Amino acid sequence: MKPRPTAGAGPKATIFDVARHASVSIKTVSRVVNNESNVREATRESVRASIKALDYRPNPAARGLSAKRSYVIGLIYENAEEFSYTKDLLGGVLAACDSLGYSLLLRPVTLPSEDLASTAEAFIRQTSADGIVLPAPIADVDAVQGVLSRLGTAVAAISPKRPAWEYISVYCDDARATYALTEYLLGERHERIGFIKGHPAHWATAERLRGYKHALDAHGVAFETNMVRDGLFTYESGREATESLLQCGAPPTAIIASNDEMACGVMHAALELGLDVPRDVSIVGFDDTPVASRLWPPLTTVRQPIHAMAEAATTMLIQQLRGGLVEAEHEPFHCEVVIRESTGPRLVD
Amino acid sequence: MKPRPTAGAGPKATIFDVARHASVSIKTVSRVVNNESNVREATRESVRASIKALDYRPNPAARGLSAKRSYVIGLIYENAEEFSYTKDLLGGVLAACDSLGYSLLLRPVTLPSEDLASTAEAFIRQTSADGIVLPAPIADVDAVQGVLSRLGTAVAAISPKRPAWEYISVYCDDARATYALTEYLLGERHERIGFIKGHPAHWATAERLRGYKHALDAHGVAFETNMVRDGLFTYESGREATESLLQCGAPPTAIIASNDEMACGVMHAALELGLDVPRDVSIVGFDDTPVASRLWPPLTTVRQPIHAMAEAATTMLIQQLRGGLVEAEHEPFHCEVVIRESTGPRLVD
DNA sequence: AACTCTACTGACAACGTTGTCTTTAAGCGT
DNA sequence: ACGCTTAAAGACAACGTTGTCAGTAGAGTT
Repeated sequence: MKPRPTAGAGPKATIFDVARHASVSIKTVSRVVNNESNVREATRESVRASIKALDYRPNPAARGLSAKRSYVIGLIYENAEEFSYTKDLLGGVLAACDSLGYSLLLRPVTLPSEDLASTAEAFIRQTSADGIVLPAPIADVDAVQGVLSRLGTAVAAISPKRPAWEYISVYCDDARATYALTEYLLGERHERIGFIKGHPAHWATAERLRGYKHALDAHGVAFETNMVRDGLFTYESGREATESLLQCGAPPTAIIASNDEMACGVMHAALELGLDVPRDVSIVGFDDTPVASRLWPPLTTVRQPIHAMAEAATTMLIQQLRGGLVEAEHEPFHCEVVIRESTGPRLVD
Repeated sequence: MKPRPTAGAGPKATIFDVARHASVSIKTVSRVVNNESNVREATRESVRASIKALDYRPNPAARGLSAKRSYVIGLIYENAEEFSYTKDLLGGVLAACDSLGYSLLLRPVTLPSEDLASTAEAFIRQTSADGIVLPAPIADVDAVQGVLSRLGTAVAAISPKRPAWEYISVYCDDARATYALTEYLLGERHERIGFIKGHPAHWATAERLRGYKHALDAHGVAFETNMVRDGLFTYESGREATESLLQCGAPPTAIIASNDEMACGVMHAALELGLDVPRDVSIVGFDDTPVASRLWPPLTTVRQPIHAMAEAATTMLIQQLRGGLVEAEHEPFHCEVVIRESTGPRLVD
């Protein structure tokens, strides 16, 4: 039936071997493998049996060559010192790729970067990735977006600043979580609550501030601008902001840092000033990194479902690649407040 | 000259376009791209110019299909909570792959795992990876080695227990570093130095203990077995070992933990017992994870050049794949002792 | 019984490289 | 100038899939 003189018992079965074994054409095997329609159920079963019997796995290279798709998803991420965010990101994207038969290729970048756009372009052209996952601040770089739309690469963004209709995006309810966190501190009778903002390039930065303000508002506590400091998500920026906060006339009795790394800086600054945590000052962070639970006292923080967000974004991306139209925006993911020992009630004189 | 009616100005240049542009055959272009011999220098230059002019990139799928190689390196790693080791590992492997034109595919595993061997086999068959990088404890699983040699996959191991002649391996000088660390503590007049061992499956565990013993020996301090405790590289095992160490009649004035995660446990246990670090007890770790510098006081530790080791191992692996014979074993990499504030001189009564 | 549809199935040409083998050009000694 | 040897270049068939288009059987319709 086939002109191919393949031996049959070789180390790697091809689609021809399966076709011969099941007495069908290679095209039918292809249809079964790709779950296409127009195959009778009996035939399908028989082919499936042959595939199993021969332990056949489609050759990705041949598939990619013929189908003009690479079955590759690219992930561009910030190669930061603190890597726990990236770990979950990677895990989630990888899980989705694995279960949907795609490969994942990585491109770490150091931010801020001048030529992010050309890096992205080179990456996509080299790998010929079918789709790209862009976490937080990278998706918001205009030049990158330009490259992507020019190349016609599908995109899924995680927590981008501007929700867009051109590509898939996922978010989590940062504002609500910060609201809950602030409310918890107010419940512990804190009235002067410091707030250290995150890096301005991140969507989450504005959201978290919004949640904080909103909670103060709802509980009739006046928002004071001198309780707020700028930060950059770095340890050093947390330290500096804290020194500044604690030097004002009426220092805060609790400090919210917009991530754990800055919360670390807050804690060290407080300890150096001879303060006791949480007796003199309560400290909270954001992200629940491994460091958070290793500090002394362990840090009250907010856990984001990064893994789930990354997995969802990637799944949606692949579904879009597979031709199905997909909702562009996933409903917000839920953040969880984790109370540990770095926070406690305000001491009333 | 070519029967191919390709348009020429399409979005993706193929080898045919380059061949036409340079007025040579596709085979000559192929030879230039792959740096093969038997091409006159003038021709080579001309082809290179055409490649640049058309921005030609070889199609990886076609290349893999034809050459029966995938140009893929697989990395199987432990998906641990503390991820900083993995971060550097990943970075090093990726750097080597990028610069040598290979792709990296990832397979995280949770240890201990029953069916590691079948996981590895499935991974290799799916990805048809040309070579595999195996970090610390995974390379030592016999069943995995069996699969790899049966499949004929090239291997590079990072810090395996048994140096082998069948595959590439890299090490670092753990014993020397631990010697230096112990010597430093002895220099601070510590005489009773506790030691918490790492996970028994790791080569480094034995090496670090060896360095410790050797240093005591060299300085005429008696080695006492009741200063040594078993550990598993986990926070909890560090805590438990410390509680046990500090309860003996003559407790140590310094404790060496075989990694930072355990050192964290040591520090928390000591703080809970009301001890001051480093006044009452000096603490050191191993690995220089991000946590080490965020603890209070910051942790004295040992920095391993994981990134460099991973990059070297991968480079050697790819060189072997390219046909060159390679030294199986790289000379040991150098670890650096990082002194921070968790250690100090012993208080003399 | 002939005719039309439609759900299946198959033949065959891409896809863009590299490997093998053949052919052409270039030295080189005499 | 003539062969002889070797370097350089080319022709063409793989490689293992999927896409396109052309059959081919049943089921339903008249």
